[in-house]
Amino acid sequence: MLVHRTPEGEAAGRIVEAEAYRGPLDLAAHSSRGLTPRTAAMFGPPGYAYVYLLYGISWALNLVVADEGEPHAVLIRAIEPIRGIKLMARRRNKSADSRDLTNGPGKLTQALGITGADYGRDLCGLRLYLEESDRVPGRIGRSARVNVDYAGDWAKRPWRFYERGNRYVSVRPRE
DNA sequence: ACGAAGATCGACT
DNA sequence: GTCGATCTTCGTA
Repeated sequence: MLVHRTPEGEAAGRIVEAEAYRGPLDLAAHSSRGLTPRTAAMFGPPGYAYVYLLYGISWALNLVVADEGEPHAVLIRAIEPIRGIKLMARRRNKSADSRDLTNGPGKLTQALGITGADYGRDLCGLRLYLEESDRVPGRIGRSARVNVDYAGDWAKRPWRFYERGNRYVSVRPRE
């Protein structure tokens, strides 16, 4: 579960889709282009948020996961709304039962109220953190990552993971 | 200072 | 399925 608490209230969802980015070797990872102001958080210690603006439109959330100096991160691509669903629906201007609420990296950040202000956020703090879900997970599928064709052979690596059959998974797998 | 390229979304057909 | 929106980041000069 991914949980975000703001003055507006709490919103939380089960992570049902994620992708691994293994810089600096992985050419699909932003960190493959080196340490810049934008990618600095990825080069830092694990347990912090790497947030970036996508296409000038949407925010995307990554969890920094490897030791300091190892710029690896996990992109959260979809969640299944569990708590604060009405708040998410209001933020998204969608109905509470719409799968459009959180079925994409830019949609779930909007639903949870995550923006660039959360860059570098401590994931073990009180505001943005992970929590054990009490639900039994379904079967996990894997596939190539989405929209990283520019990365050559790295684009083919099956480093996208999702819960099979979950309606909040963003893109239907090709296989 | 300029320009190109996005780890996407939403509207539309 | 296609297509335009929108703006930060970073390489280059």
